[in-house]
Amino acid sequence: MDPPCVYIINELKQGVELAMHLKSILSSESSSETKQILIQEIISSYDRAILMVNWGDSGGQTAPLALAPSTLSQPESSVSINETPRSHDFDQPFDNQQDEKVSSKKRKTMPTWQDQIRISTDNGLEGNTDDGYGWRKYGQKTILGAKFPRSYYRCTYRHAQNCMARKQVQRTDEDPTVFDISYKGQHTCNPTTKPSVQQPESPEKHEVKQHNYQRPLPPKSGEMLSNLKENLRVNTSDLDATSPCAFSFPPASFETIENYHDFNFLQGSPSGSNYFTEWGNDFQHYDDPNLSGRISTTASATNSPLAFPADPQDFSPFNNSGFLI
DNA sequence: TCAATTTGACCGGT
DNA sequence: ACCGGTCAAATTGA
Repeated sequence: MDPPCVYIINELKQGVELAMHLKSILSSESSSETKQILIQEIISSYDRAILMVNWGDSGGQTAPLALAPSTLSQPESSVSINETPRSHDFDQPFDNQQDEKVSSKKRKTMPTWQDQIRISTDNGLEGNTDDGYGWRKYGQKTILGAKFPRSYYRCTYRHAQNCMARKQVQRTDEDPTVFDISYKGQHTCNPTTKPSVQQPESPEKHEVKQHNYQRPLPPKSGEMLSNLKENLRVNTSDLDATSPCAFSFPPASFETIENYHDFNFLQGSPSGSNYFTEWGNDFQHYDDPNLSGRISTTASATNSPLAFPADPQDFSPFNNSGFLI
């Protein structure tokens, strides 16, 4: 991160200002349109900053797209980035390679998860944790000390496209409607090759996303929003600010920006306006009950190998990042 | 019939 | 030996 340092700072500052402006507006009586515009600008601003950081830092790494979906921001709290205990996996782009080599059921090393987010849904369905990617469940385990079992998912296109992205979902003990989701690996599946199916991660949920589900690809910002309609509240916490491209989120909806510490990034084209409808006021309220929910993500991804695509276009959909300001 | 989920077994790290 | 993560056969569903 060198060249664009100044620009990055400017973008971030702008984001902060916009967020603050939005904050004041949220409490006032402004049109939802105005709010949406502000939100979009904030998102765009942060996205640009992220891109800059990324480019400056990884110099056009060809890494696949981002991965971990997560968008988040904690509504009335602050966003922080930190490193999760489990992020050590720097074997880079893919810790997966191991998996491939060792075809049978063996693991050379314990998987380390890169990003962790917390999503809370109103209806408590795991389905609402969908992040827009196609996931296939491959296991479930009871975890010592945890009330609820942990579910393991891999990319639906793992075999078809050799995409080794994985994630695990676990309902929290404290609040059954809240899920801790950890991601590992990057999605390398090619959006252009439409796989036959795009599965939601879990059966239940998916009536919800059907409408905007035409993709096997990383969700585009708009889609993401749709996908996350259900998740209204996003909390990002513990994101490591020290690492520039710490992590990328798939675009999603975000909620209130209580202060500039709280924010979510949404990438670019938010076509969907509904997503923000109740934004900032009543997160849990949606037209479609099934979609309502809130996401509180605790993203911790620092140091993660997550790299952004060299091509801004590829980059788009999912990159949202949280920084500790 | 095919794809996704379930679930017990297996593997490797601690 | 225990535990978390993954595999893969069996089951389920569209």
